[in-house]
Amino acid sequence: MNLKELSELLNLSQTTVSRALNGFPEVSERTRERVQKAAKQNNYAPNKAARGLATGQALSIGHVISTTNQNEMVNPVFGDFVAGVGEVYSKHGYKMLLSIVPPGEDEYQVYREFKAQSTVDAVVVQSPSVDDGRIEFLNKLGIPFIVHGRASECKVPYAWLDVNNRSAFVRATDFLHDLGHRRIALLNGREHMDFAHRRQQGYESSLSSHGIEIDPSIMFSSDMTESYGYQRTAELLKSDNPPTAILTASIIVALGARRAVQQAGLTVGQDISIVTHDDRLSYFHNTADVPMFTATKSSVREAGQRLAELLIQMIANPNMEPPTELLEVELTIGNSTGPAPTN
Amino acid sequence: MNLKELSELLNLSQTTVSRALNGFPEVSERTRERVQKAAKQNNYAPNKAARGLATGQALSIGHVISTTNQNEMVNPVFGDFVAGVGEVYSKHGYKMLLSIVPPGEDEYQVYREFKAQSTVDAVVVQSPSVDDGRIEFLNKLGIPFIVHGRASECKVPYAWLDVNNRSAFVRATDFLHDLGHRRIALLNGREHMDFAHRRQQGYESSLSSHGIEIDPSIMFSSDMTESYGYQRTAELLKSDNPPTAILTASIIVALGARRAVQQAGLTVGQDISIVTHDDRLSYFHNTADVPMFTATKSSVREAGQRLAELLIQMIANPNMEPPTELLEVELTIGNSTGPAPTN
DNA sequence: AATTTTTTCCAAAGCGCTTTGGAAAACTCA
DNA sequence: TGAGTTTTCCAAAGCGCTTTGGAAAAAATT
Repeated sequence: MNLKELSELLNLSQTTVSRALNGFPEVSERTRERVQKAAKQNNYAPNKAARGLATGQALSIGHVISTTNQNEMVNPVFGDFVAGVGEVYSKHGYKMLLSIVPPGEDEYQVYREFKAQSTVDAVVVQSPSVDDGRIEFLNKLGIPFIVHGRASECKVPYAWLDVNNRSAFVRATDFLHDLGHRRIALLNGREHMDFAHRRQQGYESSLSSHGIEIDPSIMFSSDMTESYGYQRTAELLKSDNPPTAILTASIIVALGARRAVQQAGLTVGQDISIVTHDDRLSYFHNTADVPMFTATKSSVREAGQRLAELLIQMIANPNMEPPTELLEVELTIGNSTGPAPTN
Repeated sequence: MNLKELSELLNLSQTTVSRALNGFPEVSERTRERVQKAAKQNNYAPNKAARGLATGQALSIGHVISTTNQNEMVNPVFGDFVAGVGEVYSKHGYKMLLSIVPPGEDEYQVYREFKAQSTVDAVVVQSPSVDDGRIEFLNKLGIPFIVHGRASECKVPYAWLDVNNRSAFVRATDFLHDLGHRRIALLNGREHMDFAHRRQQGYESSLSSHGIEIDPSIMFSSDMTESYGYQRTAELLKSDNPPTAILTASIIVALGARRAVQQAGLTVGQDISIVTHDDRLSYFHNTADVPMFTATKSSVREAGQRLAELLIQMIANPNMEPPTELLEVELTIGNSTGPAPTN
């Protein structure tokens, strides 16, 4: 069923039917209702390509995922983020267009194609690095975009939505300090990732403000896998001057850390305290009566929802200032922390 | 830059340029090269909507994700699966169109819209349940599709790619039996999920073949979260007749189980053995020299790649028989299993 | 050189929609 | 009642591409 057929069926012109469906005021309420009813009955919906061609809008938003620059790894946060974003897209009639960049191929080429083919109306930039080149590139290319996170070294204005990673890790470190911990290890994400950079700043800033010297030998950065958490923690525990507390960048890393602690015959929350950042992944509710981990919490799914709303506003209103939004975390106390052991 | 402009620039007709780019034989090699070069230089690529309108192809494949029927949870496997699928799509010029169904809305309506708007050329069905209604629905609707997994109760032919979950769990259970375990608990996925159903069959079939009675009180099914693994295991260990081995449906559940075991002061691989299924998620390499878990392994990413290839064949060849493919797992021995304790 | 065959190219139609510029019909109001 | 206003509707152009049917140019054959 296409417009022509539907309009013939209704004995109306295509124009009138189109206007009726798109909510134009020049059509009487009676006709509109008649049209809408017929459309529903016949399962009519405008052909996406034709509509896109006519309006110049793609009604799609692009997400480009490259795994080449992170050891082929898919960010475990990805699923929940996408779920949040996608819900909002649906409500506004947008489709999400996911492009996976095969290993060895060029992410920028995907954007160029997006532009040339006008496949998308806008783009979401995920996992920005400290000096992410995509921001400048997309600005030049002229595709509207919003960044999930920020790029510290980028000085031009751009739209972003981020968690306050710095303050989160200041608070987490302060909290451990208040419990008497003086030697606190950091298991961070990869160092060129902007979020990791900011978390490290927060960690260092807290330590400094308490007059504790920063010790690079207990600070690590890597892809956030379970085995990373396990191995670094195991090494730390065997070292001459082991930490009494560990700060990890994700629940998955924290699990690895916990495994190492338990394997060493120690108890998490007594011998060793762990604080982690928690993205509230849906398959990982850290929300028992007393949660497993003390954590800086921030729902990546809700972040996705909010980010999508901002982006859709930007599309509707191309001349607006690039919106920015900083989300604060909750620091919630769980079973993984306790006073520093006295010995 | 559009076709018209490019053809004027080259002093050729639009037809010739289009044919040159699309590899038709009626154009001389010299002209073709000239055209291709100019296209590259001017960053020309055919407008997706226009091309789609003219050819009737969307060059997109739809993935519909509904979280309503699984407690708002995003399958942790999702990211890696999508990465595998997406790589192959890219190589063939297809885009992946992701539609998240907001809670409370109807998944089927999304498919109807896909059809009416012809937004996609085909669809991937994920996480099928035992009696999944989508198969019949899509058949009637007339959208080509392939299922990741199977629906046991569905008798009509349809395209699918699945892991041999039954044999995987037969082998895992046999293996534990060989080690002397006679009381083996099962922490399965949600029971109406087809993969869980088949795994249970495998588990039961192995037990029966060894003359062991099936005990529903040590068989569980639920969303595969860490806390599920933890809680059930903790309960089991406290029970009158605790198992000596546990079979879990995912690494995440296995981690929860391990946590409970360790918390009870027991040792995994000695007091309690754990075998898990392992989807080889990228943030969870269970691949140390001796892996953390004994596991039935099967890369969900590779499954995605293969599935995408099958689907693209189906699109190119609409009258082919629905392809089906069954992948076998590897059973790899890790640190989490050992002989049943004798007492 | 004249004819046929092959190669190379093009004009124009059509995909299904939105939207412009107007016309017809229905209402006002003096 | 007739001029002006508003409401309701339509014909046709255009979005950028592919593709059909056919013509011109070049090459091969008689």
